[in-house]
Amino acid sequence: MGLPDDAAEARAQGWRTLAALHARIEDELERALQKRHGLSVSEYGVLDVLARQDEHHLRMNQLSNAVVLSQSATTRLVNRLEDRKLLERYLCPTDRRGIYTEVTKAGRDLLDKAQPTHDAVLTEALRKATEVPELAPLVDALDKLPMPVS
Amino acid sequence: MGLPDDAAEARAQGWRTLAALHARIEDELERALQKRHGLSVSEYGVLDVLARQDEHHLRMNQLSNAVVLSQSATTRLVNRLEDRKLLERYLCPTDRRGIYTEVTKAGRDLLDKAQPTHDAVLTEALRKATEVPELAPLVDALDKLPMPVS
DNA sequence: ACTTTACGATTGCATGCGCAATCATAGCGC
DNA sequence: GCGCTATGATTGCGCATGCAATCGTAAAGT
Repeated sequence: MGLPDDAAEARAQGWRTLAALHARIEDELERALQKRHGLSVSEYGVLDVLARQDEHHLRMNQLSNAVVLSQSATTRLVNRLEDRKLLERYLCPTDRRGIYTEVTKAGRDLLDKAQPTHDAVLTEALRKATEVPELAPLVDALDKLPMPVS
Repeated sequence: MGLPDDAAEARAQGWRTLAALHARIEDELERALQKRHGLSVSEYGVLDVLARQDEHHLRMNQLSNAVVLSQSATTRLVNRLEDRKLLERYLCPTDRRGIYTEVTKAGRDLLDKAQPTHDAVLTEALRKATEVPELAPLVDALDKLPMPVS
């Protein structure tokens, strides 16, 4: 029967597997999005998450939480996208500390073109992963994930 | 019944969930390892993968593949660890293009101290993740992963 | 043996990131 | 109304990363 160390080792092993899978797929997405649409994964993530909001806007804070980046990285990420006219900033009317970001028409158009690329690369990468025995269960779990609550 | 778009959207949703989970946990690991042992996640990964080899050494090439980093990043990562005397380089005797890396005693000792931290943080992070409904199945899948073939 | 090609690792360079400090606005206590 | 603290966002700075070019070694073709 397993000592606690065995359980820890099994978890660590699983984590290494997941981390490696994630890194490889993200690499592929990065290259494909960069090459075909001039977007990094982070930039795509911002446009995607903003477009999926009911109100189509988010505060910097919420945005950095959604893309899992630091506040400073988010500021600069938004700067780059704003410079490219893919999104716009505007002050929150009720709290002038807050700043909303919202995708522009151009941003929406670019996202619409990039989304098929993203999905195709992802689908293919996951399909390939399924062929590796120790990755298959992880990929299967992905498909069965429930939708987020909110 | 789902159009292809629905399937793609479901996959993308699952991927966002996985990517976010991965990013948050890696952040936690990074902070804990950095604070308590002066190691980044990448540095920990190198020591860990090297120590787990039967021969205790790996070529730069294999190493960059194992930690999923570019060759140049791996070179510099190994430089940093070598400067800190945590590992050593030596030429492959049969092919002088190849360079082996091997953990030193000091590297082994540091790894032994860092491993409990890594495992504890990981275990706690996964436990917390289990409490979030849409993450639970993913974490469950992790525990059930088969060991890698080699 | 000589050239050509391939492979493994390193270096120059530009860039995106996190941390800590800072600025601006809001809200609270008095 | 006036400080004091809290919150949201930005900026200065150092650093790790990827890409492309390069160097050194090996192997193959002739």
